[in-house]
Amino acid sequence: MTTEGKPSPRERLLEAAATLTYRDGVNIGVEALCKAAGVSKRSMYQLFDSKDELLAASLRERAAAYVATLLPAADDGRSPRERILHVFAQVEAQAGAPEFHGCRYLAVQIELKDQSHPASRVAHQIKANLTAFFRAEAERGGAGDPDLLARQLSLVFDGASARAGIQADNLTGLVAPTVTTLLDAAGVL
Amino acid sequence: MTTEGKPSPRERLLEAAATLTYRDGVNIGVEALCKAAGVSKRSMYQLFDSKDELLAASLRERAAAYVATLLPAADDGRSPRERILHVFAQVEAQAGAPEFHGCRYLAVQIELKDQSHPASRVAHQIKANLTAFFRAEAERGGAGDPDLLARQLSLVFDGASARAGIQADNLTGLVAPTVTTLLDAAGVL
DNA sequence: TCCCCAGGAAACCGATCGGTCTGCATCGCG
DNA sequence: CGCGATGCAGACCGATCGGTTTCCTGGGGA
Repeated sequence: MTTEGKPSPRERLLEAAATLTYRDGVNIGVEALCKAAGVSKRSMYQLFDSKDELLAASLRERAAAYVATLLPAADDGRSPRERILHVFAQVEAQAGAPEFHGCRYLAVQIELKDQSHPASRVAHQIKANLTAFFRAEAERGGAGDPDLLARQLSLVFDGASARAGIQADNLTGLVAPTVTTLLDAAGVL
Repeated sequence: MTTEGKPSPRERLLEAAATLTYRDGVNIGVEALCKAAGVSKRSMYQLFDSKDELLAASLRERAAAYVATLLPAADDGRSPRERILHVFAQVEAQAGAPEFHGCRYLAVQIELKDQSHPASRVAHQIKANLTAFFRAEAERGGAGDPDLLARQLSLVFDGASARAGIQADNLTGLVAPTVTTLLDAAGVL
């Protein structure tokens, strides 16, 4: 959709920041980011106020694509139950990829500790959006306690991606039964 | 129990490493660790081969105390269901503490990325031990699929402590119902 | 009293951090 | 052709990293 003859320096920086901080952590050096993006430090500091802001922008501008891969289409005609299960099927699929290291938004918050860090705020918001999606579907699906179910699903989401990320579990045959159990208990058809 | 007239330099280093890396992350400097422990760098490098080994030893030697606070006594006469719920009650209690920042073993693995790092190996083992405890209790409790239930409980454990650690959720009224639902579905009385 | 040495303080090492700045090559445009 | 804007390469800054080494003090044994 977006006309992309060739990515701008800004886009290349955002892409490099997303890739390298995900693979190596937020302590990756500015020099490495710029080299990977093919952009000089001079240009980077004209486009962004600081490394922190670059990281925050990187997370923020990937959010749309992230939810697009994770969430079902806004109105795909499927039931809330199916739409919720779709999200977890995506997680399980992503976890199978060789370069999967868990949810990047969770990782950033854990690595930064400081929740007032701009990137941490962005990550926090994205997590809140996912919980809101779950809550909306829970309500539509007639859950007895939509708030509770949404929090449970978020908990499973983060637990699953974290454990897959640290290779404590490969999620096979784990996520779907767990989510199904919670949906059943909540009365979501 | 342990005779502790005054902690040895080694013990002070392990304690400082545990405290500071938990609060500030694994990238805390060696100098800060030594200053907090009241030990010179010279002595530290006589006691430990490297900062990485200090960190690994810190996690390893805290493991016993950690499981002691988390798990019920080996043979307390309670049912498997109660013993499992005890673990999660402990998590919820810890999450209420002001200085709680999530499970340190999960955090270390996420921060280090490299799963071959000595500290990451220690953390991995401790997580495996917790899953083994869940599996043993699941078997004792007559779970239909003890392996599945153990993985589900580990998933909830990590999800809950991670989300509490990043302040995405305060766990109130969340963990107990979730675990209860999973135990019920698995047929654990 | 003298000696010895364990161990703390801190200098030092090369590398790297986030961030700034200079130098130069390349470009569009009149 | 000349000119100014752009932007990469990389030197440079002070601070800090993990790790090593030097210096010196204080206390215990002969």
